[in-house]
Formats: sequence, C-alpha cells, structure tokens
Amino acid sequence: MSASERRQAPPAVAVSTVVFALHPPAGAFVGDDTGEFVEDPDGDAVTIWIPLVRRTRPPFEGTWALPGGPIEWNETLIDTALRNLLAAVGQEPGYLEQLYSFGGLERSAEAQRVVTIAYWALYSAHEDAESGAQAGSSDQNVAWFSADSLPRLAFDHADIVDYALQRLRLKTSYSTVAYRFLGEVFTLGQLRQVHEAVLGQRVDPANFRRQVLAQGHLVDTGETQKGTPFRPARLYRFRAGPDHEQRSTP
Amino acid sequence: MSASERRQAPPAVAVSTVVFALHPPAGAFVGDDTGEFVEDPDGDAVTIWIPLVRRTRPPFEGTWALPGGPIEWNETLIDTALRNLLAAVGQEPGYLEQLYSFGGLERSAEAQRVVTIAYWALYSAHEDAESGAQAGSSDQNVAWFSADSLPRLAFDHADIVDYALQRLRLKTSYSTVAYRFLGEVFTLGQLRQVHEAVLGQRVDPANFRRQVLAQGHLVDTGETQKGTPFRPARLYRFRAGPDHEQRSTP
DNA sequence: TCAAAAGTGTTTGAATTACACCCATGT
DNA sequence: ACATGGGTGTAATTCAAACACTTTTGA
Repeated sequence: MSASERRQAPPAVAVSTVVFALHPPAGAFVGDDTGEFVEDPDGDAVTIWIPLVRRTRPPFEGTWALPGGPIEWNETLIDTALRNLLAAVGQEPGYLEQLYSFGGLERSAEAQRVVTIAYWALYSAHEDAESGAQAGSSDQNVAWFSADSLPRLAFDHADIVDYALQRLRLKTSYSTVAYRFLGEVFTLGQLRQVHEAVLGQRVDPANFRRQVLAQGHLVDTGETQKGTPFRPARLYRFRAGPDHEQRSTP
Repeated sequence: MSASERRQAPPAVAVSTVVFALHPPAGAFVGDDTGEFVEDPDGDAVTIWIPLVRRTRPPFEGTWALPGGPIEWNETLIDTALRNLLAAVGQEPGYLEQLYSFGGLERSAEAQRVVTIAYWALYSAHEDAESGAQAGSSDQNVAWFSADSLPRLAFDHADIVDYALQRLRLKTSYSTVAYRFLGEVFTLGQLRQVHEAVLGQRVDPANFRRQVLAQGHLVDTGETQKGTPFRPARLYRFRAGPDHEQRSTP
C-alpha cells in the first residue's frame, strides 16, 4: 500500500491502556517463612508507576508508548486490552475500565490513520514494578516509570496518561476502586495509604474509616493482621466478586 | 468482497449519537408579533424526545437506529458526529459529548465488524421534535420518539440510549448542562422545569435557585421576562462561550 | 512502660432540605 | 382584589472535617 493509498484508507482501531501500580506495593507481604507483614522499610513515600513499551518501528521509533495494539477481527475491545496487558505486563489486571476514545487527525500524520480507544487498569503488587525503570523479566522493551517523571511519549499518549490520572484520582475520591491496588485482604490503614498516594495528600484515619465503611462495600473477615509492633488491624475484603469490565460512572 | 473475507477484515469505525430534545420546548417563544413568552399551553408534562433513523439496508433493514455512520478518512470523531447530526436533524446541537465506545462482536453478526463510538447531544427547541413521530421536514426516514416509548432499535442501540439517559440524568444532577435545552437566555423557572423533566421528579424552586447560582456559571442579563400574568422572572445566560467538545467528567 | 498505629468519641461548621412568607404582575 | 409563579428568609437536619482520647500490640 502506498503512502497516498494509506492516507485515504479507513481508520484502523487500536486499544491502548494506561496501567497503574504502586511502588513499593502498599501492604505487601515480604516473603519470609513467618508470613509477617512488613510495612515500608522506611519513610519512602508510596508512588504511582506506569509501564511503557518502546516502539520498534516508525512513527516515533525508539520512543516510549502505552502498551496496546490493533484490534483483531474477532476480539472485543476489552479482550484486546487484556491480550496486550498480558503481553506487556505478564498478568491480568485487578481492574480495567474504558477511558476515552481518541480520533484526532494529527495522531499519526505519516502512517495510516488510527482511532485509539484508551483503557485504564490497576495492578496490585507486580515484581517488575518493584525493580523500577530497569525491569528485566519478560520483555526488554517494557519498562516501568514513575508517573511523576515520564519520558517523552509517542503520539498523544501523554494526554491520555494525564486524563487517566485525573480519572483515577476522581474515582478514588468518591469510591473504593483503589482497593484493587491491594491483595485479596487488606487493612483500612493500607487502603488509606493508597488513597494518600493517589490523591497526594494525607487523609484523616478516623474519618476515612467511617466514610469507607459507610459505603458498605467492605466486609470484615474476622481475621486480623499478625506480627505488627502495635495493635493489629482488622482485615477486610471487598464485597462483590471481581468484576472486570465496568463502565465509567461519571 | 465475499462474506468470509468481510468477516476477517479489520473492524470499521462508526459514530452514533443519542440526541435529546424536549417537547414541548420549555420556555419557547410562540411566534407572535409582540414577542411574548407563552408557557406550556396547559399542564402537559415536558418530556424527552429522541430522533431515530430508519435503516434502508441490512442488517436490521426497516428498523429504527441512532443517527450516525462511518468515519471518513480525514474526519475527527466529533466531526463525524456533527456531520451526521446536520444530515439527520438539520442543525447543530447545543451540546455534544463523547459517551462510550462499543465493540462487541455480536453487534453486526453478518456484515462487517463495526466499532461504534457513541456521542450524546442536546438540542434546544427543534420544530420537527414538536410535530412528534410524524416528522415531515427534511428526511422521510427520520422521526422523533418519546424516550419513554421507543420502538425496537437496531444493533445494541437500545443499550446505548439507556446509558446516554443515565449520563444525562447524572450530569443534570450536579451541573448546569441542561441549560443547553434552552435558548440563549432563560429564566431559572424554565431551567428548573428542564431539570424536573430530565430527573423525573419535582425540584424545590428556592433551593434550586440557590444551588444553581452558587455554581457561578449563570449571569444575570438585567432583562426580565415580559407578558407574564405574574411577577416577571429575571433572564440569565451562561457565562462561558458555547464550547462544543467536552470530555466526560465523571 | 513506651511507642505506634488501630479504633472510638465529640465538637464544630458547612451544606442540604423543607417550608413559611413576601413580591410583582396581568387579569 | 386575587391568583400565580418569582424570589428571600430561616429553622432543622445531615454531612464532613478536625482533633482528643482510649485500645492493643511488640519491643
């Protein structure tokens, strides 16, 4: 296909996803045989990290981009997102929601026109995220970056990241989505740490407890944290089963 | 292209729009030479109406569908929406916002796979909307229906309408978008009528006034309504210029 | 016994609701 | 005058923030 033919061809559909994970993973077990909880080694603030993929072909060859790719003929939008996440991150996300669709003409001036449907996803602790920018496991072309200091991104992916961060913060402020950053069970203190990391401000523990429990989505497991050098916290789990797709709830 | 070839072809991109207008148009001028305001002739409740287009080809030939169509190679998503609205409704919308993208496989089992990007739009008074289902002006294949009693719709368009109604109600409850149903200037009573029609419940006039003015988006024009058999209401206009595109603000 | 986070209680002020009441106009 | 919606006032209620204080654990 020549350049001029491509330019008149109908737009292709691609799906890109903004993935968020925390580092260090809030409330993660540090694997020792006693199974003790170990909090942040020190006062390191919990920060948001995002995996990016290095482009291996023009346009924007060599620069970083969101994980994603074209939709297959027999795939739903969300299946495309999941397939690409499995390839780039290596596991299924804890949460996945459609964000927005971008169809600007400038997105890909020289190559074929592409309409991108953006998703955003949350992961709980992921080992590659812990190792920072120099990730090593599966793919040499995937690396994790702090959301505060992203490199220059291909296409309009910087805008997409900004919008996804906005959505993450907004939804964190009125719902309990952020529990998807954590494991199966978690303490309210851990959940509060996540909220503080996402919102970038401290949250009153007493009021947080009341607000979040008033929503009625958390269930007390009856268990408590063990091995803490202070009063052990109750462990909670989310009420409903782990739904994947979820429409934006504006 | 044969059927089996189509089935493996990459998905096409289409834009469909859920258009809302009110009937009778709240606070419309009824054209007489004195330019007097005339309220609803009687107690008829204000209701939401939606224009639909009759399909002239398979699949779903003969059934009603949302106005829309495929994206052109040099068109942005919103331009596609505007072009289709101009064709189906005959004028530009007062508000237009992206809703959600639908890419289910079942959407078009026999024909080419289509990914639909849905928008929603608000129109102020439109003459065809007033004439009800038997619209007559431009296009014989366009008709307006009450949102309460839509016919069977093609594809998954019924789901799209439901979701758009949800979004309209949600956004009406925390913002002043609904003023786009009205003309350039309007009274708070008219805006309140619109909110009551959209939300389906009565709204306290005193509290509504305070809430809506506290948002600071409405400007008192200094003018007042004329010709009412009761105390004339102040006329307001919206502060900012008429922005079209606006991202979903969840 | 001490430090530290878990968890409860209480006070204050802001925001929302409900509703009483006056105002301005055409009939 | 009077009916009608426009517009203001105000008390009651609910909601959110701030912060004091008690509890429970390991060291």
